[in-house]
Amino acid sequence: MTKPATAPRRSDATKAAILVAARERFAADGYERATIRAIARDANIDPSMVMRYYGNKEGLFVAASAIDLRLPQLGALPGKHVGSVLVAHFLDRWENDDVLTAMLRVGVTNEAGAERMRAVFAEQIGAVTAGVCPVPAEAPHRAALVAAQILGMALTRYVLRFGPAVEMPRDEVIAWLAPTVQRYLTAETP
Amino acid sequence: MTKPATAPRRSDATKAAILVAARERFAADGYERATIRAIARDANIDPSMVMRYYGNKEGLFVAASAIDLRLPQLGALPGKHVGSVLVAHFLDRWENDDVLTAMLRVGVTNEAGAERMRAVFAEQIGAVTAGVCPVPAEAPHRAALVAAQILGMALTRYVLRFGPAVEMPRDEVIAWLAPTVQRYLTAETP
DNA sequence: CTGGCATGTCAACGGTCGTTGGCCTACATT
DNA sequence: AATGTAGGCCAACGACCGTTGACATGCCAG
Repeated sequence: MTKPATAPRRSDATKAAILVAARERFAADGYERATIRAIARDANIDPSMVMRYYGNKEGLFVAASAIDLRLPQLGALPGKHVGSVLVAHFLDRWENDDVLTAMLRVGVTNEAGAERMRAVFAEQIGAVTAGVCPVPAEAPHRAALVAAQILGMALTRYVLRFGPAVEMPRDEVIAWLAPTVQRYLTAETP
Repeated sequence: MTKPATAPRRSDATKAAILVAARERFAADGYERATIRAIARDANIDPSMVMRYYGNKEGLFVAASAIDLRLPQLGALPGKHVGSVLVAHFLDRWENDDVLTAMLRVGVTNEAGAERMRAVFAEQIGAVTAGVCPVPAEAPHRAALVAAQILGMALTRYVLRFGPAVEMPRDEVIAWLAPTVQRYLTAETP
């Protein structure tokens, strides 16, 4: 039962190499400046291969930006530590997954990227907030506040690279942001 | 003494029109997709005029993105309201000045834009934090935290346009963010 | 009136991009 | 071994970009 339904094709490695290169380029350069030619060069293949396997540039971006935030199930955790767990989790994800930076860089100047980002955050963060915030109807609301704080730190630390935000040790970032996220999730509406 | 040293030239109106169009385009499209041709079309002139007056595209961006956050002097204000005053001020600025959105959109995919943004926030927010945070040496530190929260909200509300972040009334945004900013500015280090 | 400078238009250059179609090669099946 | 097909390369197209230089027009000083 572990065997795939279809035999692995020889081109699978090429497709995967294209995706890896695409993620790096989108993360580093954003949508416009990440050219198909550069991505193909990184993957050591011809640009026309990208078209064959992904149709066009937007199809490539869609394929390269499948995102799973891998948010933990917070329901069973001690309610008071939700903030720090979430912040720590996002720092890890951001430092180990080019896709998140790519999504952020692309979403800012590309409507399709922005739409993808809205969907990811609404679904995945929304699902978490729905489980922990006092009034379930406010979940999207709370999710937006959390997203603003998390994305703001990702922006300053990993994209814009403000000196102080980059140099701040991981523990310190968590110590400062955790109470904020905690409050956005669980506090009574002010 | 109110007269300028040089007589106003007839081209001043054109130069200004170019800047207005450039700010709108950079704010709406980011650096790459904001083409000189489109900016010139908006300003009802020939693209070569842009080159004549601003040298090249980067020169145009530099001229179009002179930023003054107009941060109030907080020293004389009641220390406890600093957070809400700052948040309210930034919401106003962001809703009434294309340059801020332009800076954000450009800074994410353009190194020169990022550098400009780092300078603006370090100088202007840093100056404010230096006046109100308990340990002056921590001012850049605190400024980075404030910037992360403010930029995160600007990103979700004005650029990515997350539904809940857009629909949240202004007062509510202030009520939620003010305590956060207040804490980043004045709390003891956690 | 006339010359010179500021203002603006027009056409084109070289370059890069996304994208396409034809051609070659190597493997798997028969 | 023959052959069909998937995988891959190459050259080119048309579009658009930033940028340039030649040329027309208006304005003002002499």
